[in-house]
Amino acid sequence: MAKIQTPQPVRGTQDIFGEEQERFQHVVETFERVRRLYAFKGVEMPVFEPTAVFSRSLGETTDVVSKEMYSFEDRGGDSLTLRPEFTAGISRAFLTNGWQQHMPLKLTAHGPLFRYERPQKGRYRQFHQLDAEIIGAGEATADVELLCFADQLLQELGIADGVTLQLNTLGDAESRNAWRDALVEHFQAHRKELSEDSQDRLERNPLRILDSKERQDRPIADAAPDIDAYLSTEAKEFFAQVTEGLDACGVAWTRNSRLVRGLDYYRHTAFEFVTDRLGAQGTVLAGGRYDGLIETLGGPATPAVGWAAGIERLGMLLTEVPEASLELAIVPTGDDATAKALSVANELRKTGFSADIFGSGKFKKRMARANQAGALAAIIIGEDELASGKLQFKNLATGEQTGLDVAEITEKMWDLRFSDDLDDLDSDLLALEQDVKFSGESD
RNA sequence: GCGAUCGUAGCUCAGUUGGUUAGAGCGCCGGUUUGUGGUACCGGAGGUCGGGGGUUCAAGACCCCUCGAUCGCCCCA
Repeated sequence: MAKIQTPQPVRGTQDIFGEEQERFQHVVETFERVRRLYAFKGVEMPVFEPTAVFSRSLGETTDVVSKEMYSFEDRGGDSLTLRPEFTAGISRAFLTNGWQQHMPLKLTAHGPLFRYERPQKGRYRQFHQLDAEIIGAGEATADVELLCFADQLLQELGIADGVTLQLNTLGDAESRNAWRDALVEHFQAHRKELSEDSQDRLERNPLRILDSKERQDRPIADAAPDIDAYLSTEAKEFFAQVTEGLDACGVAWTRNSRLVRGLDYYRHTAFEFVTDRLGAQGTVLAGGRYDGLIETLGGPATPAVGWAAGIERLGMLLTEVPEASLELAIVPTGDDATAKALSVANELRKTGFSADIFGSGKFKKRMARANQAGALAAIIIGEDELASGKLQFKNLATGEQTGLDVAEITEKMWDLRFSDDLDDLDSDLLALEQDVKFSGESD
């Protein structure tokens, strides 16, 4: 029989396993914990939507829509698209489910997104994002709350160092249009000096010339007018409220007047948390206000703000990855003991302890693996233990070993776990004391 | 979509100007040690050299195509 060629994974997809998966999981779990602190509700969304959901809201001419979407016709002849982002789908859900009644609605989502792009470090065709949105809140406090959430998330992930929040305003629709006209005029005057890419951008998305990396574009982009001169008093006031709010909450930010957003629906606040540790994919979390979007989907004028963050990118930045922990390693030897191991494991698991059975390889190997799994203790079961009913319970940290029955083991494990928690509490207290001392000194 | 670099064992890599049977370390399995984590020593399994075509007496090395990875551009989280 001819050997069958194993199918290869699709380009730009990942099989996330081992430490990578721990990183991924830790990012998601931290996000889930922090979003509850900010009273955001979770939402599960479909992975595909009618193509119009994205083409309408992102803008037909954007690269995402014109060349990066996974669109296909289903068997009923409808054009569907694997979601390239969360915001448009959430906005659609907001309208089709009548979620207006819950406004202002604070939502989070996370999961896979799809874009047909050239894969690179931190860039995949199926990638994963965290997403947070506030729909139906036109006040600057919503922007501030969202940014505090983002800031705290990065803090708790331990990656806030080396990440800076860059902030800009695109003004309201009027301001933005006036600024845009001024920019077009400016760039038109220097058209010949611009790079080929930027001449093209001048037609499609003139704002994008501002953050061009092309060296020859820089002088022209740097000399371009800032939005500030074109801001209406309302827009100016709005931005001031955002920055004041951030200062009041102790969120560090820097103004980047060249920061623009790629998608058409953004208004007012635009922001990016940027690191220099990921090469060309330095943006780790980004978003802004999109007051115009819901209307483009046929809904009533509804203000909204949101952000998204790449889970893979956040995962790559983690310096401390929590280890997978196992509490009990059950090491049987002999057929009877192997059969017994399952029921012992079950009993312990039902009491709430994590347990795994190390039943293959020679005995020494089993112990080594139990140790490698990071188990707190090993339970050794052999002929003698089956006869006496007293299992060998070995504390893998101290090496001490005693014969105990299952009830005694659970008791012992509660103690072990409790003393672990106490240690954690101790170090927390210690850190707290130091904080207090420091703030005392600085006064 | 464009440019550049790279694909050799599960992983990280070596392999001279083309020349017999393609190597190392780590990992895996076994032994020294019939039931105790480490170390050391010994042994073993594992590769159609990403795939296809070509040049040559001879290709892992050279040429072409293709697939994939990486780094930029573009775009974007």
